[in-house]
Amino acid sequence: MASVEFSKILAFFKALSDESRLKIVGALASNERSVEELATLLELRAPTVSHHLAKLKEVGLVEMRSEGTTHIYHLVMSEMRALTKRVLTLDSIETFTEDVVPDAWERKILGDFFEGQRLKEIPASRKKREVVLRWLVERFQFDKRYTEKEVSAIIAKHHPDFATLRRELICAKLLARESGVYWRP
Amino acid sequence: MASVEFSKILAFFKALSDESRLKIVGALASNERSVEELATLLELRAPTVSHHLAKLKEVGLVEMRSEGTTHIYHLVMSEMRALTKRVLTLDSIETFTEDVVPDAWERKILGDFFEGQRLKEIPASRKKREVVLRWLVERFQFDKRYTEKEVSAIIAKHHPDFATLRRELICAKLLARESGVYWRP
DNA sequence: TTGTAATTTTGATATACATCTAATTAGATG
DNA sequence: CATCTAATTAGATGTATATCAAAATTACAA
Repeated sequence: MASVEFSKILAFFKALSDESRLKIVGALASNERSVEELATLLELRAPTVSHHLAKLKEVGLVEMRSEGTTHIYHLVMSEMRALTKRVLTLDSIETFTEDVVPDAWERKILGDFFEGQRLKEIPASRKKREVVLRWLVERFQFDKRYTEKEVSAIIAKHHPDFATLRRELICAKLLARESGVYWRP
Repeated sequence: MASVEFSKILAFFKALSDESRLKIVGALASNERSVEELATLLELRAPTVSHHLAKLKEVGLVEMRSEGTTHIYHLVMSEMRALTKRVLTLDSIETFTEDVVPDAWERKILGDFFEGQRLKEIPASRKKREVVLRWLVERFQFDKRYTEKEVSAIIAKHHPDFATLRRELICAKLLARESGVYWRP
C-alpha cells in the first residue's frame, strides 16, 4: 500500500501538471482573483476554471473567500513551499517505493537461474551474475579460512564450473585470497 | 506565446504526475537500475518502463549508461533540485501568465459597462465597480482642486447618478475631500 | 555469421480528464 | 416574491496517454 506521503505528493504533481492550472497559479501569484476574472484572463469558460480551482483547493494550494456571490481565490504559498521542499530531500523520495518488496528483483533472478540448489547457468550480464555470486558467498562462513580445494568443493555442489565462479567471487571482492588461503571479508 | 521557463516547468510536473514514474524516481533514488530490474520492482512490462524512462530522460531527470545490452538508468538530483527551486520563487511563478494580456479583465468590464463615454449602469459587484471607478477618476487631473459642483459635472457626463459615484470615489479613496474641496491623491 | 538477451519502437486499446453547454444552486436587489 | 448574477454541478465529447503484445533493433557471444 502506498504511503500517505506518496499519494499527497502524487496529487500535488497531478494538480500542477496541467497548462491551465499552472497559469491559474501564475495569475494568483500576483493577486487574489474571482472565477470570472480568471476565466477572462485565460480565455476559458467559468465552469472550466471552477473545475480547476476545485482541484487546486483539494491539495491545499488555493483557498477561497466569498464576497456576495463572487468567490475570490488566493494562493497558499506555504503549502507550495512545504510540498516542493519534501520533493527535494532524497529521504522522502525513497519512500515512494516503500510499498514494493525491496528484493523482488534478486529473488526473481535466483528463481530464474537456480533449480533447487543447482545453478542452471552462469548469468552473462554483470548485474545478474552479481546476484548469483552474492547468494553463493553465503555458503561460506565469515570467520573461517578455506583452502582452494575446499572453496572449489563448496562451489561445485552448485555448478560444475567451479574455477570460473571462484575467480568471479574474488573479482567481485566477495571472497579474499592470499597465498592460497581464502576467506570472507 | 508561453515562455520557455513555463513549458520547462510544465514538462517537469507532467513528468512526475504519474504513479509509475514517481515510483521509478523513488527506486532510482537509492540505486541505479536496469530497465528489467525496474519492471520487476514495479510489476510492469519492460516496454512500459522504457516509455516512462524516455519521458523522464526528456526533462533531464534521469540519465542512462550502457553496459552490454543492458541500459542502466540513474537519477539526476541536480536537475530535480534546480526545477523545484524555480517553482518556489514567487517571481518565476508570476511569469506563468506573462503571455496573457494583464488587463484583459479590466478592458472586458469597461467594454461591458460603457457605451462609448456613457456608463450604462453602475456595477453591483465590488470588483467590477472598482474597475469603473478607476476609469472615472482618470477624468480628473492630479494637481488640480475641484469644487463639488465641478466634480458632479464631470461625472454627470458619463452617468446621471453623479451623487452615488462621487461618494463611491471618495469611499474607494480615489478622490480626497476636505471642507468642500476635492482633489486626486 | 548466426543466435540470444535486453531494450526500444510500433500499433492497438482502454482509461483519465480538460473542456464545453445546459441545468442548478446561492446571494443580492428591486 | 421575482429576478439577476456568479458559481457550481451534471452530462457529453474529444484528446491525451498508460499499458500491453508483437515486431524491430542493438550488442554481445558462440
